[in-house]
Amino acid sequence: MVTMQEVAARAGVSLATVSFVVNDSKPVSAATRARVEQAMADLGFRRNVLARALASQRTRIIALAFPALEHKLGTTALNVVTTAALAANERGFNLVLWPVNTVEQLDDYVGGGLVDGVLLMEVTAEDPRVDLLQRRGVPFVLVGRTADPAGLRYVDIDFESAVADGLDHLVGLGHTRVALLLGELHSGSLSGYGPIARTEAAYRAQVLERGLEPVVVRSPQDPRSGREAAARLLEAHPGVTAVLALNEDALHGFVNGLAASGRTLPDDVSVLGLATSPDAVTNADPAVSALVAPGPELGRRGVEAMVDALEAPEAPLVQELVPCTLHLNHSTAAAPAAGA
Amino acid sequence: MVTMQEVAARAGVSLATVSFVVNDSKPVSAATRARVEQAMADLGFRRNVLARALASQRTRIIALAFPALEHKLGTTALNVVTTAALAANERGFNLVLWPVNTVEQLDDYVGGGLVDGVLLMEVTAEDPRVDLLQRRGVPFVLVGRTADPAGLRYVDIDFESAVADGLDHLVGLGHTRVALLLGELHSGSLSGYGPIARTEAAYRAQVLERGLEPVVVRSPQDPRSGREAAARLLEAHPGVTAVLALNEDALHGFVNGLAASGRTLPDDVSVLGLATSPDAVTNADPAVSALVAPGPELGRRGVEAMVDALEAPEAPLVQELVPCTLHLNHSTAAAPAAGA
DNA sequence: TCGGAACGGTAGAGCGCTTAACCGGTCCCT
DNA sequence: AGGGACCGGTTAAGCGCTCTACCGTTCCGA
Repeated sequence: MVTMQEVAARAGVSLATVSFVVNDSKPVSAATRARVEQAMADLGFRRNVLARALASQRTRIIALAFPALEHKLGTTALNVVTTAALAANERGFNLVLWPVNTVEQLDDYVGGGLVDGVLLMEVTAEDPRVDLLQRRGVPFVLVGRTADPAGLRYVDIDFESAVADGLDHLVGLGHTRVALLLGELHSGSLSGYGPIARTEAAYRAQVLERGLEPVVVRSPQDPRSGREAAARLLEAHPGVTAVLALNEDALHGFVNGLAASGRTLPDDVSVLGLATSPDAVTNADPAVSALVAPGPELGRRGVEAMVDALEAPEAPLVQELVPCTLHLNHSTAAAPAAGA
Repeated sequence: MVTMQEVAARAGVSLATVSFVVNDSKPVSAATRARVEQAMADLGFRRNVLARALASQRTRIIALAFPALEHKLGTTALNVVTTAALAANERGFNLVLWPVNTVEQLDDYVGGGLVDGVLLMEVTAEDPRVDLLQRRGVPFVLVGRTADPAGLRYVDIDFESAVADGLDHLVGLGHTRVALLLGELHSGSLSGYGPIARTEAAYRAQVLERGLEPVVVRSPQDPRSGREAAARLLEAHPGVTAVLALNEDALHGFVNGLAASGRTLPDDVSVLGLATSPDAVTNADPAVSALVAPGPELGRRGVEAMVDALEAPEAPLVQELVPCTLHLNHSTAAAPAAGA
């Protein structure tokens, strides 16, 4: 390992001067700068990240904390992870993964002083991790939202507008009986999990606003259950002609269930995925239209909000809702004629 | 931040003694140990990871290098990432994500001295990153294999045995015309990408060994292309009654293509996925049987091999092939009677 | 002519920890 | 009784870098 000391010796300057050149932190004459840079090039110098961090009290490392195992990360979440790593690298930061489940674990990790800031994924309505980080004074950004995110930095999917877009699309096609397919709200520690709660609330409010009647079906997050949910829905509400489906994992089973019950897609029933991963549209069979979740944007914007906060403590509080994008794929169509 | 100095002062011992207690690196009398531990508890001491790393020349951080964007990470690869992070944490290491594409980039990162070792994902047949890491003397483990991995630490899917298991299963069901569906070998920088090459080689060898005739269909990695591949296969080789499909993304399209061509699954044609993600079986519609890739095992074993190498430099060279596990899901059945 | 910016550079004190070297008692063996 | 081994502990020299305080020149305006 080539140290600054060696570079300084070769360039005939002091250690400090090399540091100033490397960090551009104090003016250095062109001639000296050139000599130093030449020396660095000759020696193949690379500053030691660790020493720099120890001396400057800033590690330029960001942690991404996600609950491991509890509920396996979906494709959207994984998109967040990889894009976040990319964005961090672009900004000269490193991203470390913290698969931590408990507040105590998080506390342990934060205490080590390894990171400048934390990105929190899979945020719940009353997330104890938020309190911890505030208490410890560690800068953080939520990818998601607590029930009351006032004063917190966050980046989240705009579920409200996604529901609106979905309803616009379906109602625009003439549908008046639009149901909502949801994951179950109280599954273990995910009780109060934001996306489900927010989507349901938005749906109920907006459907009533439009003078329609809300119909909500719940289903565990797997295809078999999705299939059953379709049967249940059709039995209880045979008049439904369109469905918004937040539950990505149940989506395909649900669609098949409709087919199994003799409904054709999209002629009898339109189905629109909500905040799904891109794969749900691209790789799906049968093809499904959906409002695709902005996984990559969440990762990127989350990191950027974090870095901004770190580099300029007085930066404005980022509170950003990212919309889903509508990808049509032949699973929605005009509502069947009333008499059908 | 509470430092060891403060703990030492409160416990009435020297800094070094605290260090010995914390690391259990030198015997300390029970009484002294107790006093130190009490002091640590009182003060809420947590050792500074960075200072420790700087002083000990070991960071206890492992990098996971994966090519970003090039070819988006599939579900299996992402399983590797999350499990690796978990396994690292269990061993007291941190995992940082390096979305690096070029050797130069990797060189830059490695030069920073941030990490003790590197895990390389998406390894190609002649991977220049391997040479770099060897030149730089950085310990590393491959998740995958180069063409000639002699002398390298690696953990990879056992494609050879997966093919064997697949053929055993299908031949055991009476099939004698078993085709192989593959991704395209020369897609950009992935030329020489191991899995495809190895699977094809294993298939050709084993099929001949069993006295059968090899039939290989290639298809880009997406469902639409998979559908087309099915049509092509049936036209060129109408007698085929079973298919091994490595190309996960094309798999469902392929299955639909078979159906579209009037073949019933599994009565007319059996299809068996090869090294797919668990989702391909669990969430698929129609259901597909497959030899599921051991993503989590790869991540875990990769990290463990790395940590072992780091902690005991004389540890044996880990060269491990992890088998796929057969998950049946009604897409394979006895071969149709010869006369059919 | 002289005081004082402005400029370019250096010296050196840490950052919080690890670890080699050392030190003074005990204990035991001969 | 003398000497070595051992035990529990301390001292202090770094690890490679950042950054404040300081120092000598030059230049300029009054």
